[in-house]
Amino acid sequence: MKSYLVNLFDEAKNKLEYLKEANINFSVPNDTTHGDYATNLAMTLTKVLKRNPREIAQEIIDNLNADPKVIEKIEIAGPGFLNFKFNSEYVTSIISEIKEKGDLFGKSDKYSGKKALVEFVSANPTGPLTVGHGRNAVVGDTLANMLEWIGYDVDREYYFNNAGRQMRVLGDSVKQRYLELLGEKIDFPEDYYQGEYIKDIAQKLIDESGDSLKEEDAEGRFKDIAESEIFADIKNTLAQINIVFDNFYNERDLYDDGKIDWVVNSLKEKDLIYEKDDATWFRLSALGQDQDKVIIKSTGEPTYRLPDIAYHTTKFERGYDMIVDLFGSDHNATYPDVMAGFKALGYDEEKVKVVIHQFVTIMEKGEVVKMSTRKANFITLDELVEEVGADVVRYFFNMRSVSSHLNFDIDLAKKHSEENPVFYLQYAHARISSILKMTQEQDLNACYDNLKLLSSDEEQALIKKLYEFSRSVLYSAENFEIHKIANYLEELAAQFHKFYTHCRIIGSEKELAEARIALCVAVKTVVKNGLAILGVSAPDKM
RNA sequence: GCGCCAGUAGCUCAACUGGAUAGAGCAACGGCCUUCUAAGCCGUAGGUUAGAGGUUCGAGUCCUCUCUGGCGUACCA
Repeated sequence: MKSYLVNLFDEAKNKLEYLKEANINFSVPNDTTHGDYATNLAMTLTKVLKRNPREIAQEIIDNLNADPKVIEKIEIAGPGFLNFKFNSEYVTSIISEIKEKGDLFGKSDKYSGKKALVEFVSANPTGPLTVGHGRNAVVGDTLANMLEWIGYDVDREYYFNNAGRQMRVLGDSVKQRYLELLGEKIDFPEDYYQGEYIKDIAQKLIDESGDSLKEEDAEGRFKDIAESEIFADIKNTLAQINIVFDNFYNERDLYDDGKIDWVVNSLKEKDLIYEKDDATWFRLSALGQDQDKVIIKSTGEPTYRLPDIAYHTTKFERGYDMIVDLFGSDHNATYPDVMAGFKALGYDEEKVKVVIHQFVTIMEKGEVVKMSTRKANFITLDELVEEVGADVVRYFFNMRSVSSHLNFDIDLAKKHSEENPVFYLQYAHARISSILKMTQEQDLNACYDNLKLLSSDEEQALIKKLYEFSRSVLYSAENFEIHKIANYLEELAAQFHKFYTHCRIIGSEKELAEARIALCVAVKTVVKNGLAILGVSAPDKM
């Protein structure tokens, strides 16, 4: 419908000179009595033309060559809106289109041929994923899905660091627990990893190797085994919520292949590096920032900035057209440094899209739960999935704008999980599946020849909702606003439930019944496709 | 102090990117199944969009200031 309007106005540009310069927007009015689409065009032209908006509106109408079979009427309303009411028979044509495209309906080839990298989760292997990581994981995977739907060839990447202080502490934490389980008296430091999972790993070592590891270096065997165990656990958790990475990028590779040295030398050549207090500093003040920052500590170890800059240069060199970095708001001060780094090295920062999601606040028994991996008072993603299920977890994180803080009330999620809106969507899908099965038994099948019979308010409203899907996917993907898909699906499901309450199938005239079945098939397809983007299952039974 | 994000119904959140009477779910109350899924539908009630200015035909949306909350502001990541 919208593209018809766009073409209509393109034609009119030949007659009305001022339309060529105008920015023409169409929107769906909240109030259905205002028609199917509306434009504020005449109002925006008031200033340019210095004329009455309603007068301009009339002139535009006089110059639109609309086919009455497509557009039933055009009205001027309020201060100067142009309202378009489409012919109901024309509106139904989308049902056939959805039938033809099936699982592909809603996809776009706008960005086909382009490669995108989405980096997310990227938690170091020091412990199980928490609920906080869960938001990052789900949002990242859904973003990747959406980019695929608009044509991108997407790689999902997990960046990690298995060296440095954190990992040394991890290795020694396991070793201490190992010795403790063997009966030795130990003094477990407060700043070591306190979680039960450390003891589990130690126990596993005893089961496999007895006490033969007593003399092993904490940074050797203990660290390695801890890393591999924890990574296996992380991958398992991710798999449970349908997330599979294409690539795990180890920070160490950046040292092994000389990337780190190359970055240091290149920055040095540009006089962006200097030594002070035994440390190496990055001259960010020369790049428009307030102060310089350390990139190599006096101990000789780099800060996160250096490897992160090096890592990003590999992203460019691997040929991605768009590079998406997703992280929590606790990192919001770090990316400008990294950005400045690769920009100084001559890479195009426009390709990098930084998406920051706000924190998840965990509420339990009416209180905010403060969490830290180190202190082990966190709630793991695993536990959450076990409690409420993968679909609820995915939907919960997908239904909110990334820039909003998210309150996750554990008790509510556990107790009232059946009241979660995800069930509302899944129910719509299951309901249609059931209807189709039942009607088939009555020898009624979808028929696309008499769609014009779908003329009631409920039917027309539902069909028009179907038009918004493709646009919603495109908008969500281009703007990284994942929650729009969930919002759209809720509206679609509501419209469907409304339709179904008013419009019976069995008992209606055969032509009408079969047209309604065709509509049900179309709705089912769109709900299923939408849930697929969100990574939520579309059950046939509930 | 400074930077980023937010503040909309009792609670959790929407609002088509500046449009027409600000909408859903939960919670409350009242209706609707002898036939296709009632995990549903319909109705009632609930609002000075944190506050004050400004921009314009028009502001929840943009600008300025104030207040409140979250996250940062490291030789942690």
